[in-house]
Amino acid sequence: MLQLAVLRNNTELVRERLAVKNFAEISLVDDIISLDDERKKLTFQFDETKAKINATSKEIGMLMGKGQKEEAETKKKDVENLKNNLSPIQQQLDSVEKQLNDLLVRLPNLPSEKVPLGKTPADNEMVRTGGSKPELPPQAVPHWDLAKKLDLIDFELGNKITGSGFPVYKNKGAKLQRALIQYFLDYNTAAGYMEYMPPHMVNAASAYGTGQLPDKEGQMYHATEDDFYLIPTAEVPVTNIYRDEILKEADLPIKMTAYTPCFRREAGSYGKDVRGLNRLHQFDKVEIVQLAHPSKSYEALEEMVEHVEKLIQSLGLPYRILRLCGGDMSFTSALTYDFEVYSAAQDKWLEVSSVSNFEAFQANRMKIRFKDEKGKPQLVHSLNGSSLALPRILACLLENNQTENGILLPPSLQPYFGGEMI
RNA sequence: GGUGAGGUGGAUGAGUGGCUGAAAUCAACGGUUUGCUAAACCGUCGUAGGGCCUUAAAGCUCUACCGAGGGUUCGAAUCCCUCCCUCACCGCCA
Repeated sequence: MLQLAVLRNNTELVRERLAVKNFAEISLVDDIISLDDERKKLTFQFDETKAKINATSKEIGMLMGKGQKEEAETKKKDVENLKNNLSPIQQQLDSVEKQLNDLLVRLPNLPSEKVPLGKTPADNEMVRTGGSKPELPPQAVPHWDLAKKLDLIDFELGNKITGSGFPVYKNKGAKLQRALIQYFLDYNTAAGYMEYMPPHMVNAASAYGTGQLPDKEGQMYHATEDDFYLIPTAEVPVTNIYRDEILKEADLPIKMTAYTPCFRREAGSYGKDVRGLNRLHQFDKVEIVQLAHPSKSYEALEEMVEHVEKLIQSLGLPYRILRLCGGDMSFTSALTYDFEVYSAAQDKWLEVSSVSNFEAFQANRMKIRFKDEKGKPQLVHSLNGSSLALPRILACLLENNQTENGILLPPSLQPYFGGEMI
């Protein structure tokens, strides 16, 4: 959530930046500011009245102590009157604060200066590409055929047990998943990320903190009996580790990594895009999260991009890095880089990582702060990225490395998998 | 799931109606001193939102917050209700 102070002090800038995100309700900014004016006015009235009540109550106490009962009774009348004045103010104040908050959570994060203009994925900016597309043998097939042929994944079995989008990995397919997770985690921890195994369900406060709530309930599975949400990404539980904490400046940056399954309802997806591993309701992902000093968060973002890039390179996959345009960014992000790998048999680019700086947007919701050199609490910046999401990596590994004798794994993975070929 | 005991500032922990936004100890931070990464002493030490003042910072002042939300009362950390959580024992169980 954006900070009120930012809205008030840089109103024009906020409007201009929201336009870059193609945000339709820019008039909300003015509504919010006038509600905040209202809030200040009512707060003043409330505090003044309450101060009088408090002072008078204290006098009553002293009068009672001295046995001056009648004077105390008079004062009680005074308090009663003041309280009658107070209650409408309080009601208005509560109502204004609620309205203010309801509007404030509807404003998306401001895109950074670097965000390209645009509305659709076609407007994303290509940052760079790497690797080279493989020469596939003539009989090459897409990963869903390979998975079947090599008995690695059973999609139909997942349908039976749960439903579509819940594949069953088996045999060497299951082992490869485990190898990838292990490899990714080792790679991340070697770069200073502390490993966590967080809960796979979160409460509403956590989902709110990272921006999944309100308004995006429908994208998460919800265990209604206990009001828990299945996590759509490890970002949610991991970033919330530091919710409501005040850190020391020297503690920054905090770097965390976690493997979790991710659960996404993804209503409205269909057709070829959801074939095989392209889009699932449950998938595995290793995430990296950083809490950074505001002045260093863009350095951290670049560092994370490089980190992920090297990981993809180590898998030998052709990739490209995109800087998302205003219209394609998430609600909470200030700057996002998407990583796509080339799926040779499908002749398609598949998103495997999204690395974002949220600046203070999430931290403001979660109240993650640090004390600066003056001892004043300040919001941290939060960042995260996939390092990496498994299914599409797996799809590319299978498709791009298929040979007549099976799948030749990249050398980086061989020790984790315990073999060269599948 | 049952029964019982609890939830107070970074930690421990006192506080059962006004003198408590909160003792004390520890930790942390700043400093003094002792010829050394120890000890002693002094000081600082919750968060948020208003108002005054200021270019700003600082300062002064008010309000709210003692798990969350309601209630009783002139006055609530303290009494009552609901919920959440923790601990102990029992039950169930990988």
